Formats: sequence, structure tokens, C-alpha cells
Amino acid sequence: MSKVKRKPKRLVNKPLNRQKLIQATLDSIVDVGIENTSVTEILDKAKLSRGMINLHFDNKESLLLEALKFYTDIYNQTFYKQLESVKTASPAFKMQTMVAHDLDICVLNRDYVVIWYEFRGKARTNELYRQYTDTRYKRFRDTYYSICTELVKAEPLQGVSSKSIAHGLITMIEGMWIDFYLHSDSFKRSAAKKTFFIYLTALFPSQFTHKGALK
Amino acid sequence: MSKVKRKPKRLVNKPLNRQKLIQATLDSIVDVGIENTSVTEILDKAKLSRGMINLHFDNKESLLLEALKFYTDIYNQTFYKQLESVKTASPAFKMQTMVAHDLDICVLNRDYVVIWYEFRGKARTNELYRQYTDTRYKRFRDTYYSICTELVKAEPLQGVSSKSIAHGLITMIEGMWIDFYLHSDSFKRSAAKKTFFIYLTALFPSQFTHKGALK
DNA sequence: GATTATAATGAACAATTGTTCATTATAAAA
DNA sequence: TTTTATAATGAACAATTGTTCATTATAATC
Repeated sequence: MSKVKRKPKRLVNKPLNRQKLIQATLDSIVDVGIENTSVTEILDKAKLSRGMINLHFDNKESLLLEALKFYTDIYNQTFYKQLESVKTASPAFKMQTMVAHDLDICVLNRDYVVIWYEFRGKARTNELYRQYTDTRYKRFRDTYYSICTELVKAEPLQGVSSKSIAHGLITMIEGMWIDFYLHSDSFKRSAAKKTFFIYLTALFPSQFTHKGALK
Repeated sequence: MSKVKRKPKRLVNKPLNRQKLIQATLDSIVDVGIENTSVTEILDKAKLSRGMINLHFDNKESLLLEALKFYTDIYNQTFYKQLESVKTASPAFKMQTMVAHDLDICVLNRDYVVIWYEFRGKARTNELYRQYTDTRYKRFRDTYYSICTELVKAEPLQGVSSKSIAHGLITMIEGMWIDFYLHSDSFKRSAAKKTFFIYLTALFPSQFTHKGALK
């Protein structure tokens, strides 16, 4: 008789505590590194009891993967938002916008970069991590390749493929991130941007200027 | 009476087993990552008994540090040998030589790069590791800065500091290493070299050509 | 207020970590 | 050959790892 309906109950705090665990995991990675991020460490930070990780996630590994997923989503969202906003603009403006994004404080900040490299350090020996890090990397690379192709079309260079040029630029951005990761204290966002535009101007003098502005 | 002299004995195999442990540690880092490099893993690889790490080194941490030291010495030796060999050459030739070294298979190979990034991943939270990785990085950077200064002196660029140029080049080399680390299967040494020389030629057209040769 | 579904707890678990040290093996010196 | 110094062994250790699950707490429904 009373078997009419048993609806879900008490789901108010569950998603909240789930998110707490993800945040505590990311905090722990920043504080003590992914290597020393134990369940004890995470639960101390989240101020939750010992069984919570295995209640909300199957195991510690799943929690770490969800944290990585949550993290990469942030970058993807801002990256694509920027890309969308310059869809019809000139290639030079596209390049300027995307470089500005990748050197912006909302993406190139201490915590953010640390988390990225901690996860990617484990990606080599962890198939699942590699999936996420490689996907992000591919999108990032494809975007810059595409913009470089447009730049070369607008201003052809003799005997130089747009592929090679894109390769160099992508490599440089990656190097900038590493530079920030290693020396975030002395790293100067403006200097990085300037350096970047020196190289762009050397290759495409009719589309850029050293000062980072467009022609 | 018989207290005349007690000379050291049986020191034949000790250094040999010590080196075995260092090599097994590096092998383990390549195989399973520094995170999963346990004493059990190392000793299995070295085919030595359980107590050996604490006999030859104070503890596991010391062994890892000695392995890092052994590793960085290899790079430093070849790097300085090359640098010494071009001491009196033109800046362009110096640049060509050092880039060739840093993209050469004896330094840019799978095992070598993996070990480097595994250690550097831990360097952020490990003061001692950081000392070694930072020292190597500083030497590397100083060398390229110095060569760039010479290049700019030979061919001044208006409104562009040699510091910025060096910054870009160093950043690109670092990025090439990362690229190799992440995609050693598809990485093409020749393509990397070519890309590098495109940028050098764009900046210093009277000292380089796209083909990687000197003018 | 009583019932019920489930979120949260934390003691207990087996497995693995790095380290210790009494014991054994071995090569050089007496 | 005997003695001696020390290199090597591996069982035993305490500490820490991630996971389990019987118990308790709590909010929605009856």
C-alpha cells in the first residue's frame, strides 16, 4: 500500500560536499604536490570524515580524475569564449586575442599552472590523465595552427611553411608557461607578451608591430 | 703489538653496487615514473638485497639525489664540451652549435628527457632537487643570453633588446623539449631545427638562412 | 511524532611504504 | 690457515597508504 513512491531524499548537501572534495584536492596539489596528496591530506583540507572520498567517488583515483576534469573545463571555457568572440576578425587580431588569453592572469596564475604541470607529470604513466591533457593540448595547438595559416595567407613568406611558423609560436607559448611555472616570482607578463610580438613582427611586419599593437 | 695498521679492505664491489643502484633508480623512473619508484622496485631492478640502499646511501631520498646528480653531470659535460669547442667562433656558429647540441639525440632522447621532467616535477616541493634543476637551467639560459648579445651586436635591431630575443629563443628551446617529451613518437628533430632557424633568420637575416646554414 | 531513505562518520582493515639490525659471506692481512 | 674488517643479506619493524562497513545522524515523507 505504502509502496506508492519513494522519491530521492536529502540531496541538499551531497553535491556540495562532492565539490568540497574536488576543491580540497586541487588545494592539496598546490600545497604539497600531487605526490603527497593523500586521502588524509584531502579530508583534512575538506574537513570531512575519512569515508567521504569512497562515498562520493569510487576511490581516490576517481576523485583525482574528476578534479582534473573540473580544472580543464575552466580553461576550455574561457579559451573558446575568446575564440568565438573573434570569429570574424582579422588573423592578426585573432592571434593578439588568443595570446592575450593564454598570458592572462585568469589562466596564467600560480595555482593554475602548478595544477596543470602536476597532472601532466603523471600523464605519462596514467592513461586517463593523458586523455585529458592531450585533448586540451590538441585544441590549443589546432587553434594556433589555424590562425597561423591565415596569417601566412595574408602575408606569404618565401620558402617557409605556415606549419613551421605555427610550430615555433606554439612551442614558444608552451615555453612561456614553463618559464612561469619555474619562476613565477620573476616572470613578467608584459615582457613575455613583448617577446612574443617581436617574433610575430619579424615574421609578419605588415600585420604586427613590436609594441604588441596591430598594424 | 698487532695494532700496526688496519688498512681498508674489500672495496672492490662496493662502488660497483653503488652505481648499480643509481642506474636501477634511473631505469625505474623511466619505466614506472618517479612516483612509483619504491625501494622494492629499485632493488628488484638492481638485483640486490633489501638493505642495500641504506648501506650505500643514508636513505632512499639520498639515492634519488645522487641519481639526479649523476644525470645532470652528463648534460653539463657535453654542453660545456661543445661550448668550449666554439669559444673563438662567430656568434652564429656558436648558436648553431649549441642548438645542434640541445636537439641532438645524445641529449634529446626519450629516457633522458623523461628523467629530466620527472625530477623537475618534484623540484617544486623538494628544495634539493630544485637546486640541481635550477642550476642547470641557469647555465643553459646564461649561455644563450650571451650568444644572443653577440648576435645583436653584429646585427642591431631597432627597438628590440637582445634580452627579449634571447628570452624568445630560450623559451622556444624549452618548448621543443616539452614537445619531445609529450610526443616523442611524432617529434622530428629536423623539423624542430628548421623551425628554430626560421625564427633566427627572420631576426638576423645577414647571419642565418632558413636552411639552418650560416651566411 | 514516527517512519524511512540515505548522507556522514570513523574504527578497523590489509597492503605497502622506507628503515633497522642481527646475522652471514667474503676477501685481504696476519 | 686463521683472523679480521666490512660488504651483503633479509626477516622484522613501525608508519602510512587507500578502502571497507557497521553504526549514527538527519532531513523528507507519512
